[in-house]
Amino acid sequence: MAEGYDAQSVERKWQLRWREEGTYQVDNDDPRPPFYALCMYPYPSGPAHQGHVRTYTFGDLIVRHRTMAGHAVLSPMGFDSFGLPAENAAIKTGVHPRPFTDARIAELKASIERLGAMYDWRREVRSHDPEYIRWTQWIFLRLLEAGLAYRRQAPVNWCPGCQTVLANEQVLPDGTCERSGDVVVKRDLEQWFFRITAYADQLLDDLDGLDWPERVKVMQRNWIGRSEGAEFDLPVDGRPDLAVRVFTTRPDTSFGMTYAVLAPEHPLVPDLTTDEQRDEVEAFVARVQTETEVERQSAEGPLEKRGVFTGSSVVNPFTRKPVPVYLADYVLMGYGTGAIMAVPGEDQRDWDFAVAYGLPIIRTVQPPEGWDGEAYTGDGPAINSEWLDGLWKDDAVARAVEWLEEQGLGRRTVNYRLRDWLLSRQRYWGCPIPIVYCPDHGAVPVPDDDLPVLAPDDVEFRPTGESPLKFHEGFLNTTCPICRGPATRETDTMDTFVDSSWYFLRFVDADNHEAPFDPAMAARWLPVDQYIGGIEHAILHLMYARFFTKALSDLGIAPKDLREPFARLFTQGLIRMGGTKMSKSRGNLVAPTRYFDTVGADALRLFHLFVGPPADDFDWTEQTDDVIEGCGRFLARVWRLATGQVAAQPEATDAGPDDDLRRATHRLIARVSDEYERWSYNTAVAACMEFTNQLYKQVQSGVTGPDLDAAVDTLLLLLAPMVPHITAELWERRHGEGSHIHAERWPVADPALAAVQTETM
RNA sequence: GCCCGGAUGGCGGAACGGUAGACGCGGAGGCCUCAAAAGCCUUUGUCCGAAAGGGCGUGCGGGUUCGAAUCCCGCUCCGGGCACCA
Repeated sequence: MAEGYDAQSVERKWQLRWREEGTYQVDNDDPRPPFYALCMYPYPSGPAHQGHVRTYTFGDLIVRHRTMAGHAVLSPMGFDSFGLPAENAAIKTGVHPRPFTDARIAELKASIERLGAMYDWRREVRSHDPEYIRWTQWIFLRLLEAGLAYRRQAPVNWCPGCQTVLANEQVLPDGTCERSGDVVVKRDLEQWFFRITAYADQLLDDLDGLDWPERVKVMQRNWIGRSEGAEFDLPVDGRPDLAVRVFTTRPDTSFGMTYAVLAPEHPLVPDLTTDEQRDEVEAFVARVQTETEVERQSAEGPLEKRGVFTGSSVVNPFTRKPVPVYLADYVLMGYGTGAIMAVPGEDQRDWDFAVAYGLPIIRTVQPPEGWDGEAYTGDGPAINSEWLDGLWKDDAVARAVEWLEEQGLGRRTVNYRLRDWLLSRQRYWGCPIPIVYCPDHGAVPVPDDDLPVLAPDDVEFRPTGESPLKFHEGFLNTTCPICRGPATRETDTMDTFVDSSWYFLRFVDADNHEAPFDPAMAARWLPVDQYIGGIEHAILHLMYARFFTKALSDLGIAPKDLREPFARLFTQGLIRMGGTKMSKSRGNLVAPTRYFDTVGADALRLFHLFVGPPADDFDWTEQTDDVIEGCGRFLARVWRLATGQVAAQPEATDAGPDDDLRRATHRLIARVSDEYERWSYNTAVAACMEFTNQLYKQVQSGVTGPDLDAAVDTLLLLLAPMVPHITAELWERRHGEGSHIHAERWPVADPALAAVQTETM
């Protein structure tokens, strides 16, 4: 009786062998051309889920394929092991985040190994390792020295119930705290920032050179939000000492400014408020302050309630006429100058406000024939604008800016939506910010020799969620590095996005105790040739990592010419179930383990490759299990074919050398190789299935011999990166003990044989 | 509101201007078996037809082309991102 395909024993055997032999360990002095393949390192939340399986299947396929193509492939893995869930679990159960996290890591690692995904575990990085903390803090201090980290007052999300600050993602869409349900308010606290805005232009411009999905680039461009315009002063009527500076992208429409608006938080508000208006203004400002960010952003109430007149006027420098000054909640202090000139003729929001408050509307751009709308934002000749009349938009903008500069009133400026990165978190389970506060010397950096600053383990987690570091006397009290006098430590920790902004650099030199990494090693491996991860990181993680790479390059820590971390990015689609994203928090996970235990890891991998285009979302339905079983059936067919268990039909006659078979084999090589390059894995699988069906027919009709053997071997080679265990076992059975399919070279198609024969009609 | 995607059999999806529906799932029939499972084979867009064969078909309406799922214009619906950014 011939031996059937036993996925469990085959997979166990090869996983053990690969680990023992260190098959996918790669040294930094490997002579082969380097290739850096990287999957976004995961937050350890327990055993792998289908999203992990999908990512690591793609990643492992790349690693094995590039290795067969002759590259030294750097394939590291680590864990983004700081973060809230571990701390919330600690508050709930009393288990310290460290053992909790270490246990989750062990579970995740075990299931990654059962998938057969190969990594050089010697390079493993964990965010919460003291050595990694040390270098994260070291980098923070270098950024601080360079002026790229700084401290200032900033409004933060404050939960009155928990008496603590919340991260944005802890605030629910309705503006309440995810834990206590209290309404979150804004509070000003001293916070640490990274000056990412210093790189706004580079972050925008360098997107052009990246081989990234266009939609990710678009999201980043929108997030940076560069807009060109002008800033100029509006002198306050009757107050020669005061002026309001405004930003506009449409200086060409300035003759149509019929009022001005300030953000309620604008510092000039008290100066501009007249006594008659003071009560009304103060009531308005107080109300806006108590509003949550969400309420303010989503306010849809009548405009009459969203603004207030200050009593003052400013002079429109273009017309030299005074216009009234209002406050409105929709003008934001954080963008531009916190004050705008209002031009209702060419801005719909200004139009609505003008109508609500009975303010005049003057068109300064001629709308097209038959225009029956309100504000007209399109192009056209300027009107009612004295010396701008007749000029179209671009010329009018240029002329208006020129005039402002000639008159010394203003200048051309560029504004960004991008804000500096607030990195302070009032949390325990994160990388401590290495700063000491001295009564005499202020905020003093912890000296490099004293790094890492580690949070103590003997802390008490409070049900409120307040950071236990604030109450740990041993941690809190220290001495000033400058005067040796008594001082207190910074108790805030860093946003976990700081950890993930440089881990890909640590991987190249993870054992370095003298520096975060050797720039020469970074120069050898980086940029990452293929980065793989979820679309949910399209903005923040990828933007922050790009910023860190540029900053570290400028500081000489990373190679000078390393301006981008990830040359090529692939973002996979998400897995939906019942219409929503499959996730732990939604409780609709389908655990991979049950497939490992039945059809095997190879069949599950094949399913994820076959189900559809890798970039597309897919729905996990009742039909999915059948498809996965179908993938297992295909592998069993391959097994029978490659072990000689397919029988010739009784009436078949033995055939000689087969030219058609050789041609089909080379066409398959050409097709599958191309599909690997194009990430068209679903059709690559289909091609292999089709070929297998053909070979069955050949064998059943009596074909044997070297052409058939070559065809089967080729099929195994092409399948090897997708289904590594079964192909390794079959290869060894066909070629003898000690032969390794994953050490074989990727087959190359003979163009003469692969060419499709065509007839001219 | 603005900016991206997408829409093809019962289902997931193929087809980078040239035979629409590869491959798989599901369905139907057959072989093997005492029987079942597994496996193997055939078949499966839709309508008319016993068959041969023919008509119709890629969200809707136009257009370009010898030829359009594919390119262009105008819609509809679905998904995603950004949303008072001056």
